[in-house]
Amino acid sequence: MFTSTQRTRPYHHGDLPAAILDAADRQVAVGGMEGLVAREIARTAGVSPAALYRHFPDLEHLRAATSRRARERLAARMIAARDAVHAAPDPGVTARLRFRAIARAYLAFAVEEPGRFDAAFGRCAVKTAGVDDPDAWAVLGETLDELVASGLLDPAQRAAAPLVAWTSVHGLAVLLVKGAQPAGLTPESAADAVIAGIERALHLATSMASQGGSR
Amino acid sequence: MFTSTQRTRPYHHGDLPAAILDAADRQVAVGGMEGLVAREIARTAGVSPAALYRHFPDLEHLRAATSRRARERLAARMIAARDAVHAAPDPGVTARLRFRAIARAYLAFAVEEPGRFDAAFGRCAVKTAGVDDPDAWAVLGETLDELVASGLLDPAQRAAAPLVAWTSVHGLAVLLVKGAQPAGLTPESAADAVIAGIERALHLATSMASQGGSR
DNA sequence: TGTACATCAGTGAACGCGCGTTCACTGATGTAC
DNA sequence: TGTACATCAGTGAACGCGCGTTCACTGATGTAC
Repeated sequence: MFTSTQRTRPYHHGDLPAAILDAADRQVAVGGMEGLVAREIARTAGVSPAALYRHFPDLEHLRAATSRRARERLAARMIAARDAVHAAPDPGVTARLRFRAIARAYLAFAVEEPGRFDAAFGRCAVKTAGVDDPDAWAVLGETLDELVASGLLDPAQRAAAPLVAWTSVHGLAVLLVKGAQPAGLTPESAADAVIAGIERALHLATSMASQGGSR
Repeated sequence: MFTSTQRTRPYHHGDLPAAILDAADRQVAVGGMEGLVAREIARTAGVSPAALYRHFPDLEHLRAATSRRARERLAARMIAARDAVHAAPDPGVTARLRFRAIARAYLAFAVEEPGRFDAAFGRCAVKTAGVDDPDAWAVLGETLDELVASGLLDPAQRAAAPLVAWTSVHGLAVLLVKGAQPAGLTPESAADAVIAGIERALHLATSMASQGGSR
């Protein structure tokens, strides 16, 4: 199991910024971005409301930081799933299983943590400085590079591939979070259908198409 | 141009339910579901806040009705785009162009009316009675049926096809609304890439794959 | 080692605000006779 | 045709609430000498 960031310095009590972010993270986990409320964060962190303003200029910046943290959690989960796939003799098999693993991790995150999923992609009026670490988009890119390296993905398809893959998986995630998948399909079979569709869209070789359909 | 519903009775002034929904619709067009505020709707409709409660039990039901209206607008736009494609001699060509047309209409709606797009799919705590009319999902289904009838879509793919198509298009729509498409891609080229991907995912014949890429 | 002082994280009370909703009411409309 | 009455859409003022944010303050911490 991974946590999204490792702090090198010991957690010496009084690290209020971290406590605030933790409280905010737990809060969006329950109620999505909508459920992020300044006074309640202060309450959870055991601090007066005004203390927040010592570390964040306003709620909008705290929202942005919390959104990023949610995305980083998602990315960490994708990385963990990818790394749980052990290298097979055939690098193509490995690359393909890793691709499927990150797609399923993305969907699992959305379904199991709808509040954080909402926070990860919800509207933010403000941008955080710096970049996500880890970054889900980068994880996808690395996995696609592995597919190219193993010869399964045509380099000519590489440029559009992240778009094709991400839109499908994200679209399905949204559908599943709304609990609105079409009648007669389980989330698992929907995931199978969409992932198979992506592999066809990417022109991956079909020899393994029916393998690894279950988790 | 279509409007989502036709009222048979003359609009005799005092049809407040319709005026409320119109005001709500204009309000979400500006600020998304977040921007839907009871008192402002009353203001826009030229009525006291309490008057709303004569026609809707609470704001949540009004939200649900407004969400549905936004989805119906989307569906109407898809239908208009589909019907603007005139029948070609080859029914397969027609079906394919119509499929592309509804996909592009969906994306155009999201980009041009982000507020209504948000409202269409935003969280609602409550369900409206009855079904969308017109219904975007049904429009997609009809178009896929046309692809099957013309022989372009394998009937065996028909069951999973709406899921594959919708998830991709919706995912891209979300990405475009956030203004977050990957560097170096215009919305149009992103749409081309994703629609081409869907056609490959659906195993449509490739003879026309490079045709109709522009609007 | 001990004192004076600057720094600044956190307090607690209060602010003004706009919200959704309620309530007793008014006044127009339509129907019964 | 005219009057009495029921209905009910809409009024206007008020409610209690929780929100984000502010402000003068307190009190602990760390540094200079």
